[in-house]
Amino acid sequence: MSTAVDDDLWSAVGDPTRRRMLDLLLADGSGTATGLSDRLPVTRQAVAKHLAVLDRVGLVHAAPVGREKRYQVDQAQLARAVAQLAAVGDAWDGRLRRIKQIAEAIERGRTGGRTPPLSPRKEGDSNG
Amino acid sequence: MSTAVDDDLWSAVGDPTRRRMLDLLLADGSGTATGLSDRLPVTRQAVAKHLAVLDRVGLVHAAPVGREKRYQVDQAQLARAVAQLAAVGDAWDGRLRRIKQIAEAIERGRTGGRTPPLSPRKEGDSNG
DNA sequence: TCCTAGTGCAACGTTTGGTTGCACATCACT
DNA sequence: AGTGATGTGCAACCAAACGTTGCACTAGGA
Repeated sequence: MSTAVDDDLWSAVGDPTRRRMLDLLLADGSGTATGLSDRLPVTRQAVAKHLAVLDRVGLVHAAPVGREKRYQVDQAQLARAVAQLAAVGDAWDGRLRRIKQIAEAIERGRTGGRTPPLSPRKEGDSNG
Repeated sequence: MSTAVDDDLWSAVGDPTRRRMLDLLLADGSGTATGLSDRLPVTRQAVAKHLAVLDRVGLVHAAPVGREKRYQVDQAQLARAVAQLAAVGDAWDGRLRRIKQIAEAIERGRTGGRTPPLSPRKEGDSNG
């Protein structure tokens, strides 16, 4: 279910500084290493390294403008990353719901003394 | 919008090995460092360190059973982590949609030659 | 008691996020 | 053109994190 590319996207997005950078780039449309470092608690070099990481996984791409190097978010790749986040979140959410349902069923069975209604399951999950 | 606790949860969940561990713990209900390392491509010590990290941020909690130390997922905290993932994903998704809408509006304005309908914006986002 | 299975701690190496320092390129101004 | 300010790039260095190996300790079973 998880590929190496997914892990690359995750680790790229897992760093808080890089998430802030993506936020800033999305808000402003584009930005440079120096411009971003102005609004981040790290130096320009750190930002440049993060931009290199983001560029390597395709989340941003650079365009030289005069002496500047303007970076811009790659919408398609970021959408892919968002899909990964949603996929993992949904998977865990489904597991948690199943656990909760089972716990509630046991609780009902203990207090009510009758057969726990485990039938209304809409999660098509065959466990792991 | 992002707190230090959020960053802790993110970095805990950002590691691919820890994500696999959470998957396994959710699937099996509980597990030990040795048992998990059997199904992971890392040594028991690495798993133990990861379990310590997850324990520190409250995503799992341990219970000594005989000579074993069984770990179990903390549902509430994992739900919180899932909420964080969903929040970031939603935020980015919203930004991407707005960008797409603007691009489409410009495209319509160029080809159709009439006023681009930018009014139906339901994203209450004031930029920044 | 002795052996096995599970855990914990310590040392070590590698990668990563961050810093400082310096050199190079480009724009603006006189 | 010359000069200074602004923006980048590269290299060295430091600290934390992920992973490994090795050894010591503890609890269950023969």
